[in-house]
Amino acid sequence: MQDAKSPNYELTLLFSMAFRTAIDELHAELEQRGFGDVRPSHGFVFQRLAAQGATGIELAQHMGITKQAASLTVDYLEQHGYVKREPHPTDRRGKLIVLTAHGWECIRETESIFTAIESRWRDLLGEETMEKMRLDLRRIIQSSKAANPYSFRPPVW
Amino acid sequence: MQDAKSPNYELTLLFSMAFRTAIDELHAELEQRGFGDVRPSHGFVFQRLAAQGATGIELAQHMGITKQAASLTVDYLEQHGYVKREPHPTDRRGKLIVLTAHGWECIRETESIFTAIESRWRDLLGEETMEKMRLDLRRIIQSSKAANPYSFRPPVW
DNA sequence: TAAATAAGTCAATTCGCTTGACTATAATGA
DNA sequence: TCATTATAGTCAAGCGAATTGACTTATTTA
Repeated sequence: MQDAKSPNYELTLLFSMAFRTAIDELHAELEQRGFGDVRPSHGFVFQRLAAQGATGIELAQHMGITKQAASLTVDYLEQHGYVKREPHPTDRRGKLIVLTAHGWECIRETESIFTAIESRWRDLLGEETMEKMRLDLRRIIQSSKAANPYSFRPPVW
Repeated sequence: MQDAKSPNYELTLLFSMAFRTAIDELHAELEQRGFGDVRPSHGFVFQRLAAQGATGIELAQHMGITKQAASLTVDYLEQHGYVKREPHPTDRRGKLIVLTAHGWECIRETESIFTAIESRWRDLLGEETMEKMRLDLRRIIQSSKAANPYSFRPPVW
């Protein structure tokens, strides 16, 4: 083993901690603003729905889970008023899942909270450092041997 | 919504992706080296056990789960030969969970794989950038409003 | 030394997800 | 054209990793 303060995998841990720090703060704030019933993955769903909605299968692919699991998530979000299922405009097998007004509110709050978080980081590190970190992180991710290098996949544990 | 290429939460996503990239590569490599039966969280267990072992409750606290859940994890790792339960030297209620030789091997392989990953990043970005990123990330994490700022907690999703 | 606390296990349950089977609709091709 | 194949979604059963609650045994405290 190496020095406990700086083992060779510290950077990897720091990535996870930084992510979790931001997500924890986001959801603590969301709860205070009346959105205590959304999980981190739901934000990822909303992001996909924002543009023009999505079918269940598109959502499942986006989330990296089965269509059945995605459907359960949609059930939950529908029951909590964040999304609704509409008949698909061109495919009568399918349904189009779209955000409700409440869903849009949640997105706007999320945007505002993330803006606050990143602007705090910006105050701390400076604009230049933030931008460089963004680029460096992209390079790290792209350098991975993994099949699909620059698509978001949820954290594993 | 903002520009899809650079929304204000991109950095947060990048943290998660970088973490996942490294963890995926670690476990792909571990599998090739005969450690296909360990999950990401197990590495976090090993890290805690390495110093001097731990009791079930200490492990549970480290992992952020209940002692019952931790006990199940220990069952699994014991059955797969990574750890063993010994009578606690001073407390006859407790047991001391310690790494076996196989567990130590897994730690050494993990160290070696992380060293390779981070050295690849170092080739990509340079030593100076890596060190700055490390420090900047620590500052970001420490700046968090969360209760326990600089302790690792597993990713949420 | 009785009462409160702590370590660990057993049992039942929950939660988020999976696989498998199915219906309804759509696309394909001899 | 219409039989075949593929696709969207749902229902049902089950699984894995966690939870809560109840309990035994040992330790600490008042």
